[in-house]
Amino acid sequence: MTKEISYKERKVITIGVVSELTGLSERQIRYYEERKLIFPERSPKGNRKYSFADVEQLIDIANKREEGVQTYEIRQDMLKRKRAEDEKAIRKEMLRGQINARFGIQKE
Amino acid sequence: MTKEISYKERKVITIGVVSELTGLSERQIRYYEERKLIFPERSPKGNRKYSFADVEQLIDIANKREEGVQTYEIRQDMLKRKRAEDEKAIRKEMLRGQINARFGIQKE
DNA sequence: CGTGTAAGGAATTCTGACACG
DNA sequence: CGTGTAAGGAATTCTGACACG
Repeated sequence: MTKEISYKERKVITIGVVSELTGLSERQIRYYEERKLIFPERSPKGNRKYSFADVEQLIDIANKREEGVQTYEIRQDMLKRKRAEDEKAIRKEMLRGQINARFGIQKE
Repeated sequence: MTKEISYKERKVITIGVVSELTGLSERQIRYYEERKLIFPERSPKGNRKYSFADVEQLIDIANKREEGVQTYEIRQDMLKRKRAEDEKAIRKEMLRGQINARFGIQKE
């Protein structure tokens, strides 16, 4: 079960490029990170690095902000969605467990 | 016929990150551009921007170089492959033309 | 709360050139 | 030919802070 990271998830884009891609100011992008809406990685010397997925996330955030949604609410929605995802993953895991219990453990 | 550019093709990666990703020095990366092996775009202020496809291309180049292949030869191979691609595309186009001629022009 | 801005410093990138082999 | 490096300058990014509302 190798953890291959797709082009979409690889964190390789600098904040300047993200700013161009999203139309957001660097200030805004950094602020959304402070509000825990986005989680860039850091290069060896501390520069932020974003993925295409992050860019799309930021575009969603920008749209919500334009509608007047506050960062706090956006974060709550994100957490809610995250929880739903996690539960789905757990149900899937449990189902697999039952199948294995009845029909034996299979190599994947 | 919209020209959507995939994550793989979007030129968004700076030379420093490409250097990390490929293990090549920035000097080498710029030199391969000079030898027309790689074609980054430029940001508004002149900074090179690469795609994931470029990164993979550079890794191929690095492997060839390790085998002792010269940049000139690598370029010749690239051009040869490019020509084969183009001809394939042309044959496909001609076939479409014949189909249209017999069965009428269809909207795509 | 969300964003702009000036501040100072550190890291990045660029080009053209000299070096070596 | 392919790559390293020092050089000088311009652009990028970072953080912490003050401002406004």
